[in-house]
Amino acid sequence: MSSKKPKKVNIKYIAKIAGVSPSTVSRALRDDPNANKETKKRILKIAEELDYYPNLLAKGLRSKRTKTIGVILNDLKNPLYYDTIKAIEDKLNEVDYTMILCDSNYSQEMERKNIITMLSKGVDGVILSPVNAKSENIKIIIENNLKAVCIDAVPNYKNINYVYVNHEIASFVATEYLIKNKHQHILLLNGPYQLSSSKAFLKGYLKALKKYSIKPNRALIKYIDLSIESGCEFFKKIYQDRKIVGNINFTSILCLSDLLAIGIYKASHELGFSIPNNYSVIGYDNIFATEYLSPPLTTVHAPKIRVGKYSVDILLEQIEGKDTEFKKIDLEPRLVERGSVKKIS
Amino acid sequence: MSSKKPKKVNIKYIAKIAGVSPSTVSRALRDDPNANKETKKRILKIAEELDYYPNLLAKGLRSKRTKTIGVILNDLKNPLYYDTIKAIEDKLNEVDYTMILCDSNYSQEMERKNIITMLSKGVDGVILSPVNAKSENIKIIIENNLKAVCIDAVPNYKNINYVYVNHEIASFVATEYLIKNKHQHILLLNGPYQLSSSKAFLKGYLKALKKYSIKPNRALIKYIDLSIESGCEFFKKIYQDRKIVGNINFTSILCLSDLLAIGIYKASHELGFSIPNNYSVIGYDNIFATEYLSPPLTTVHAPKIRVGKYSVDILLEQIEGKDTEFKKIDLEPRLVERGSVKKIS
DNA sequence: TTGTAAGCGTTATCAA
DNA sequence: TTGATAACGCTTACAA
Repeated sequence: MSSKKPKKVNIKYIAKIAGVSPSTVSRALRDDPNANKETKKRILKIAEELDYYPNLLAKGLRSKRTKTIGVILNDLKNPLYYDTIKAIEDKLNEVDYTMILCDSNYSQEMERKNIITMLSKGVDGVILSPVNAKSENIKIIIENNLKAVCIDAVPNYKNINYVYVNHEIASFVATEYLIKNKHQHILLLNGPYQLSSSKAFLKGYLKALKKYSIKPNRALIKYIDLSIESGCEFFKKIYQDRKIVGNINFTSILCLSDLLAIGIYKASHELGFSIPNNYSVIGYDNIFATEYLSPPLTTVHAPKIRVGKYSVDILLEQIEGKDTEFKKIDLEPRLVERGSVKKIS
Repeated sequence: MSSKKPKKVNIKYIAKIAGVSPSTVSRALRDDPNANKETKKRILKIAEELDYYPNLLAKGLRSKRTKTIGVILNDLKNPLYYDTIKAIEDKLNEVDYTMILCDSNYSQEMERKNIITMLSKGVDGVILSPVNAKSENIKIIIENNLKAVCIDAVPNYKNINYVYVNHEIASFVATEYLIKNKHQHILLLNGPYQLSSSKAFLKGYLKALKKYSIKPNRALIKYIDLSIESGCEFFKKIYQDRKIVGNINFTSILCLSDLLAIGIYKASHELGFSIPNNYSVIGYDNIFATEYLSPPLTTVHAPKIRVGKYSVDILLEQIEGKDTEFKKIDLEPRLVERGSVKKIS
């Protein structure tokens, strides 16, 4: 009876070649303690020779573990996430996990779809940058006992981990810095209104104004999309029509994202005004290349790499079942003084 | 006989509730033509109410299709890839595919591991930025009939698709531009020696020199790691010790990657020389933010978004079985004139 | 149009 | 220490 090589080498086939049962092969491959050392060695050698690789779908189906982590982001285009993604991938690599990467494009519906995909794919955990802190989608995660870490927002639910970079502190620090440089009228370029980050950012801004008894002005608080283009276009509009900001002579601009700050740089090139002489600009995130802009962008650094590392750490620990307590980590951003803010004398 | 809800809702359970067989449910869910419209509607409604989501592991195991694409890159840290990743993700989203993202860190061994993981996970196809065009790893892909598109290098195998941005043309165009601006001594900051891209890039550089009868000088051809730091450090060394470049008074620098170019910008800040007055710099890729540097970086634009789109298009077509012919796409980069190259008079 | 039953490649349980 | 067998949740002949 000849046993020809099947299209794909599997445990059954190895078993046949080795003259043992499939279970023995399975045990050998998994380095099960219930396995004779000699047979194990023999089987491993055969597997190697046959270029065997496991079918992880079958394995996952049976064992309920996939060694896969889902990463669901809001905006893959934002360089803010690059460092985090890289950090996640590096960590996962060390422990032989893989990453499924998704983008929700700030849409609740897509986020929902992405979460369900993760569930369907049987990932062991997810790292989620939620569209909204109150998102119903987070409930889906909790109800399905999916291990998860939220980044970028403090979720409105108790039973979930998060690693948060405190946006409120970020804008507070930035605003205070502007005030100390004698800026009284600060234009706040915030993200979209419904974004949790925007709310936190506004809070810190108002808090700082209050501390220094500066009356906030609604006309100076703007909500726009987070992109270079959006920042540039919006600023050009303001530049041309000061009514948009209630005819207030603001001297500085605080941006929720470095992308917006770069947008203002772009506008400055096109319109010919000077940063920081005409307008001081301060960003947030400290994304790639901001230090090489001219002038180098003063911004608030977000510890993006740590966000990725901690998230994976938390996830892995909980997957291993070592630690079931929910982790709430609050990371502090720090001001990076560079050249885009002018001291008013 | 009561039928209690299991931990996870599955087809069997829905079948029980609906009073039909599992196969009927399966057909309904898959929108199989062999399914009564009424029952289908009923089943869909029940599935919805029960918050059913499919087990994609089981589905994939059985049907040999996972609606998953693997993306294996060399260097997740390089911003070059993010436009491509975003484009891939967007396209995949449209057709309900998911992406597994891996980083090989320029290591053949990790690349091999990543490819085998993809095989194990049963992905329907991969997009690979190979460590090396001759990589044995590509053979693994071919032997296993894994549908694949190489990006970033023309693989040394016939039976594989690729979408290539022609690095040779890129460096040729850039070098020619420098020459036309009267630069005779051009320092080439290439990537690591074993990298296919480096080889192609060198070729174009030499070709352009030849065309204008400029004798190439080995001392002006350098191989270094692709990062801002590496570019900066290396240039600082040269600056301090001109012997490294054979004491040649080069006037311009051509970089395989914008990262290296930014490294030189960094060095210029630290050492206090001027771009382009002391040295002209030209990069490659046209990555994020290069246009906002000061001076704006003259570079060669790589159509990164198209790389992603085309790759997915090819993969999907071949997965659907519509087109089995191997696609070899050669994309032309184009020069983007900005401010980092000076015309020598 | 529907149901029965086998099977995808693993692992887990139990008995030998 | 090993093997037989069932099961994970789904799809797919085939039969009804």
